[in-house]
Amino acid sequence: MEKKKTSLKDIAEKVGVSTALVSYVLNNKAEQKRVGREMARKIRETAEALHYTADRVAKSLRTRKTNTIGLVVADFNYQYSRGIMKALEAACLESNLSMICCSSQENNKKFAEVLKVLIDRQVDGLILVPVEGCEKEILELTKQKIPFVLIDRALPGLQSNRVTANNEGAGYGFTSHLLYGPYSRVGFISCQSKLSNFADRKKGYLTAMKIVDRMDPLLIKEIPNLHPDEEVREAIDQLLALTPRCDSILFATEALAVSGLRYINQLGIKVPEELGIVSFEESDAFELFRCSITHGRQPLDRIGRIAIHLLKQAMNGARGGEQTLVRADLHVGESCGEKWDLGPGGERRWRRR
Amino acid sequence: MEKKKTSLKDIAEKVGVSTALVSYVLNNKAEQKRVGREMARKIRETAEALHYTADRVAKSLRTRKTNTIGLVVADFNYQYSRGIMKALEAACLESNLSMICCSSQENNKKFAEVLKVLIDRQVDGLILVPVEGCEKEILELTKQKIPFVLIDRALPGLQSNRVTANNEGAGYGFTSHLLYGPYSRVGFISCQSKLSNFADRKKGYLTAMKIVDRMDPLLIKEIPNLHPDEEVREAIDQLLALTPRCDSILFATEALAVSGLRYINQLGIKVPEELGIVSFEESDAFELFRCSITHGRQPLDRIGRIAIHLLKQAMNGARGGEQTLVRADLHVGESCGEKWDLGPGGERRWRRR
DNA sequence: GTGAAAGCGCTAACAA
DNA sequence: TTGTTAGCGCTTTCAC
Repeated sequence: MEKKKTSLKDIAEKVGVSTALVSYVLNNKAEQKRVGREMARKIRETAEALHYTADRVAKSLRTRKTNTIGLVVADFNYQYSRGIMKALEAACLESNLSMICCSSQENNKKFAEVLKVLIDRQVDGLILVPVEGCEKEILELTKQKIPFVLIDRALPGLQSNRVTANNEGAGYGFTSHLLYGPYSRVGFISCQSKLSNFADRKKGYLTAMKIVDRMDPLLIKEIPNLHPDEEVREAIDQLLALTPRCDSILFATEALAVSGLRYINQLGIKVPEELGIVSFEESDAFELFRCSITHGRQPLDRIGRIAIHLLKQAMNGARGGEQTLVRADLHVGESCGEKWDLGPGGERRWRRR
Repeated sequence: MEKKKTSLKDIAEKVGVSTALVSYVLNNKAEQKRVGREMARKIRETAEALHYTADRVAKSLRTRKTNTIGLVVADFNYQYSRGIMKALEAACLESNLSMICCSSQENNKKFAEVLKVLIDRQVDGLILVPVEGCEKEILELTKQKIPFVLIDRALPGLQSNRVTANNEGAGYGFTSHLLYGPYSRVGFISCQSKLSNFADRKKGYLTAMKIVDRMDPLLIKEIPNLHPDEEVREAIDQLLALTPRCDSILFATEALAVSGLRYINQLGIKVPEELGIVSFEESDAFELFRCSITHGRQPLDRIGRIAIHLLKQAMNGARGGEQTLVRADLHVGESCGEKWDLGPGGERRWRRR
């Protein structure tokens, strides 16, 4: 790094022109500025010969753009986070952006803290997985006109660019999957949260249960926090003690499902015979359970691409407020007895065991 | 962002002093530069009132430091990656550094590509999980005097700052764990790789097997690539077909273990009764297997702190070449029959089932 | 104790 | 077509 990097000036001197000309040529504005072809060639050659690479810092100072975006995920351990990071990494590379990744640990203090760091770093824009109680910070972003896109979750009553899954539809579909199978008392384990994804998943569940007239408030367990081994155990104990007994469980998220399955493993309950299981989100762990777990999957690559697209628009001054829904699909495992998929139109397609 | 950020100059004008003075005060060089106490107070107050925050880009241009480091992990999906990211995130926050995270997908082309991007971004230093065949890139870093620290793996014959686990010792310990249990034909499934971690784990395994005179080359399976569902299946088939049959398997890494366990699940083989299992590295999945899997764990927080420490030293011009070994501990599950731990001195401490 | 001024490397408005 | 030049916001040397 100490190699006395060649600068525009070095090239300019060597070729015997001004730095301006060099800048034009090297930024592909040669034609626009109508630089002579021969001149341009010479400049490019010299730049090459001197191993010139632009100083991005100087460029940033001048242009007031860093070509860097910030990403705040909830927790690096979520499958969602890793998938979206991979997708965004690729999308950024294409768009010549760099990405600084942070995690909020589902904590709004930490969220505010990393947001501050990112803004201090003068990122051009942000991609955020909001956490409970971060409305203030988000509003502040709007006020400061810092471009951002929310992913995975939305905040109730907040109009902004966002890309989320069709959680309500998926909640309906996943619940129905159980109801059309050999189950009727479907339990729902989720978190106490105002975040849209949880609320929407619950709505979908409720609709599905009401339609078949199976709705029972005792089947719904919303536990207080997000790292919840103990609470999940209690919830499961209670669900299994109901009369008639709860015969299947829909987990609202990966972390809950992993906790729950670990406990179900301990209890020695047979899945799918004694208890059907469906979970939102993915986890590596689902395939190593006694039987593979039926679960929802979001199209993370697609979400990443759309998020970057929206963010770039916003960074170019677009007004924003675009809400994109992507489809979360059911990935059918062996945890619900019968096997069938939801077709593209939502129709059910049975598969033999 | 368009709020016409206040600059040093604004403060200087308002207070009626030069920008130099303001810079001194706000960088806590007031005393060193012997700025009047009253003056300093006034400057600080004004800065506060005007909501001044330094323009890091301008600062970087001047100081030639970005306070940004680059991290290249092998794959965001590895437990190691997520843990180290979390650890490094915290360590960076403390040291007022930002981190740009990239993944190499275990591919040296991609590795070179992201490295180039990071250098182009003028990061002050790098933390790298090297991949097979990246020697050239690493040597280039040394030549260009770009500070870096290798983690997790080392390159054979390359002297550089690094933080790795005591893989050889762990390989010996983990194998012994099986041998002191009810197993004697311990299979070893690893990758064909020159990276130090694989080589060292194998060395440890070999030593343990030789000591009890159980060494048999047929028990060693080194599969060609790193995303290996099929090859792992074949390896397991072959191990189980041996006479005498292989009675336990040591997986060299998480990804191999997950592949392997999925297959073992399909085969319906009983763990630990018919087959003992130990794996290096962690995975969420290990707890949802029929029985929890005994596995090695690296002290990721510690590795992160040490790596940042070494990197900062290097960024301050230290010569480098420091090699730190950290202990990987065995986390005992139920996949080897009896339960016992390795004590701090390496002695075995039995636990009752 | 304080300030003037020279850049860091680049871009872009303006001249020629 | 090409060149001149004025900064972007900050740090730091040197002078007072």
